[in-house]
Amino acid sequence: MVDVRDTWHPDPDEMNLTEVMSALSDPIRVGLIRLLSDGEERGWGLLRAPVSKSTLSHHLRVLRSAGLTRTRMEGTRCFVVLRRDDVQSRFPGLLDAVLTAADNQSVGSEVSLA
Amino acid sequence: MVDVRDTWHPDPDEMNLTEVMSALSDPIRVGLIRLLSDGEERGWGLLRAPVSKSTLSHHLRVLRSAGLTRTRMEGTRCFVVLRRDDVQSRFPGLLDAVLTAADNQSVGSEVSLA
DNA sequence: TCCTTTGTTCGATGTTCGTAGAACGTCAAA
DNA sequence: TTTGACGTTCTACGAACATCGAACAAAGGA
Repeated sequence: MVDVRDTWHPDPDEMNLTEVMSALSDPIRVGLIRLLSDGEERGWGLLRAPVSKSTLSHHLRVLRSAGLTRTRMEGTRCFVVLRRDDVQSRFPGLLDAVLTAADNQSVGSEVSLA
Repeated sequence: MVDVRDTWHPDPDEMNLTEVMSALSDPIRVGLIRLLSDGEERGWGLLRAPVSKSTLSHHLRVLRSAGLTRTRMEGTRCFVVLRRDDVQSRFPGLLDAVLTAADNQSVGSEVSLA
């Protein structure tokens, strides 16, 4: 059984403002975006968040289906990267503003690496 | 009986990113912000949204307690204004980015004036 | 061929949210 | 004083959400 959600990513034109804002309304998801803000691709195994495996999977799906991240499979492992340029082209300035504000307020600091 | 929620507005330092993002995750609230984006103070009676009176009151309270708008009473009438400078000082670039994106996508166009 | 690792999916649960209607308080006008 | 306009609050309800554990699927190793 093929699940569309596994591989689908929205094009920049398909990204929805309300969905993106909603995706960025959760501290854990903001923390994940902050970790990825340097543009590096990261394996899920490196992501440390105070939630269960299934909840983390859920949050990463929300980010992906909003268009904020891109997920790539390699064997049984997943790698995720921030779609910074795509988001910038669709919503100029939005991601930078959120990242700046999140840094200032330490939003999502419960999420870490390694 | 005094209700704190009637008059309380957060200082810029008290504004919370997650709360602001959440407040801007609803199309009707984004529409209200768009209407107020010219900086003019507007009476509630001028706001036209496809929701009931109580629901509109709820949305305006969410915007107010997030710090996005300021509400002033005058007799039995209410006036609301966008706190553009306060939001800009706390979250530089955020409001502009959201307004630009909302205009491009016509988010909240179901809200109108008069 | 098993077993481990990795991530998804499926209930289940408790919470929050958007919504509406009814009741209330307040102020102004008739 | 009575009536009407205006906005808030209370209550209720369904939908959506965050969370978890368990079951599942796929890919490599032992």
